[in-house]
Amino acid sequence: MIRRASQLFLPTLREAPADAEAISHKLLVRGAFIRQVSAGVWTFLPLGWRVHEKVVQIIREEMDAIGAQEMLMPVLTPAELWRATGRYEIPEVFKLRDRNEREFVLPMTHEETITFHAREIQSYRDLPQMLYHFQTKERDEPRPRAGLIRVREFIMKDSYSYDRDEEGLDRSFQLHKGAYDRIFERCELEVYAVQAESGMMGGSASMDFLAPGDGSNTLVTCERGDYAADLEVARGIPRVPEFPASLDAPEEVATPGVATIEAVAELLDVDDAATSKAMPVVADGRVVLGLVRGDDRLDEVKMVEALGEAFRPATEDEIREAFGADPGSIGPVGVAVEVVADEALREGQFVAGANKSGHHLRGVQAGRDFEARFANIREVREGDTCPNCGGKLRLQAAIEVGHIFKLETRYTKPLGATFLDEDGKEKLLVMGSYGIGPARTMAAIVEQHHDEDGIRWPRSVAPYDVHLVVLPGLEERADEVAAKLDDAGDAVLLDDRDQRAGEKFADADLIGLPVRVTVGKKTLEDGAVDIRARETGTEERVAIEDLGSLR
RNA sequence: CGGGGUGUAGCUCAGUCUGGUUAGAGUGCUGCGUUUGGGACGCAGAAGUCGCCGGUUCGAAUCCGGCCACCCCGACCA
Repeated sequence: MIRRASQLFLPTLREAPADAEAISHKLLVRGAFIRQVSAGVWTFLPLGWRVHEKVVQIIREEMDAIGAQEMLMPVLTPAELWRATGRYEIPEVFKLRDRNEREFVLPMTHEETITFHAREIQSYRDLPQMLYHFQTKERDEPRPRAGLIRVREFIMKDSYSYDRDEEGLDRSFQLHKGAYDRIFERCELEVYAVQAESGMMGGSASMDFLAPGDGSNTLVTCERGDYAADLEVARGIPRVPEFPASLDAPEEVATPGVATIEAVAELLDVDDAATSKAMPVVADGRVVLGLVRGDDRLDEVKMVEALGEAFRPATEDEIREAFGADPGSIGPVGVAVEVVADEALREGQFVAGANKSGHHLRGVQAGRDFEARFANIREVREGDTCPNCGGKLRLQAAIEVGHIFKLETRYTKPLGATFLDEDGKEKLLVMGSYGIGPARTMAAIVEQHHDEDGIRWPRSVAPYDVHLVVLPGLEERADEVAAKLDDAGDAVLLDDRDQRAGEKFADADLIGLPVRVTVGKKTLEDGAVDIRARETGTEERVAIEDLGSLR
């Protein structure tokens, strides 16, 4: 196909909008791929929609390849389905009423609706089933940001599997994992599949697909490539502290006015990694002491996991009541509250608060001086060592481009989706759900494929194959070149606008098609064109008569 | 929801503190001419309810009050 730029709605911008921060946000807006309508609500302009649909088609092909069936479910959803699964109360759910006050949901995923249909599955003979659709999702996001990375409305490919049992679910899960790997590979996106939190989806296990880039997740990877995890569940091995000489029993030392770890470590002349930090919290009305090493931070997500429930920091009054001391002087020794200690504190003797204002204890040892439940509650830090190989761990921002869940019977139970198994017994369908965001994928690709001049689209998702730049007076030769490329099957963007060469080249760099062909006055002399690769900037001269597909 | 910031031409911004001709610049846009392989130049021109509502004042983009929108940080979250 041949598309003339002079007839396209292609309002490229010389400058990025003032409020853009992320690179993908700036370049996609400048290149006329997208425009913002409202906070977190975006229009795909013609060029951007072509990219989106390229990504969609790749996803579609890989989903079909694992035997999934495409369908389409509505956005408007009766609230009763969401009430049944208990998700109606989630604050991020968009809710509305019709003229008769009937309640509806604009869903963020379609578990309820698909399971409504799955009730038509009657027999084990009809299993397994894998169904998917591409549909608009709504999310009352508290803080949209960064262009396409965090939005309130977006199109998602979500698929759902139903199996007889755990084994079948595992098979469906692995099929999706494989399909996702192939999808991101075809998009030339560097992605790490990591174990993740299931959040509001529920279920037993989930895997996140994180693409390094300006996103809201933090990816932890080992320099040797054998470990990758989301920061919220990552395990790292902290450095070994320099312990002072061991003591037979804790020894109280006066630390007047000293409340921070740095100050304690300096006053007592010990490694801050040989101290402990007490983080008193209140969960379900009771005080619990979270204990991490002095140089570590308490990871709130892991703490919730360890406690099995949400918590909040204790107030100063609650601290004084439970520990009988000021917040800067509390510790695990001789207290009545439950102590949840980080694994890093299992071995060795540490400095801890004495539960006596202005005093600390040296030589405090877990098991001997206090009892604690050990858990992984520290936040992984840059420079920790890898739990697999001892290599250095690295932290980087990443975009979550896909997330797959083993939901088990989380939705089939409340919605009563059952089947009759071979043994004649009625059983609950075992379910999985698998999401991927084409727009986020698109943004992540830009994060990973760009330079100072603009985007460098991978061939697989580029909106057109060839950017054909025509310089004045060469219109007919350009038409000839375009026709030739079109015959060879390439999609051609023909820049026939009445602009200067410099502007056309700058726009070509910004828009970022993989190949640029220039028809200029030199062509009149030798009948050849310049072919330039966007990725490498290398240029070669090829006679028009020798031109074939440049894909 | 808490903290901070910004709303003036399509875009990027000055002007607001210290109220006072007809509200400005760059870029973009229109026309004419010269140019034409990396965002050219000249001339002429179009374009703004100064976010909205109210108040103070002889007079408000500017001061006061309220509201709205957008951005950033945090909380939350995929």
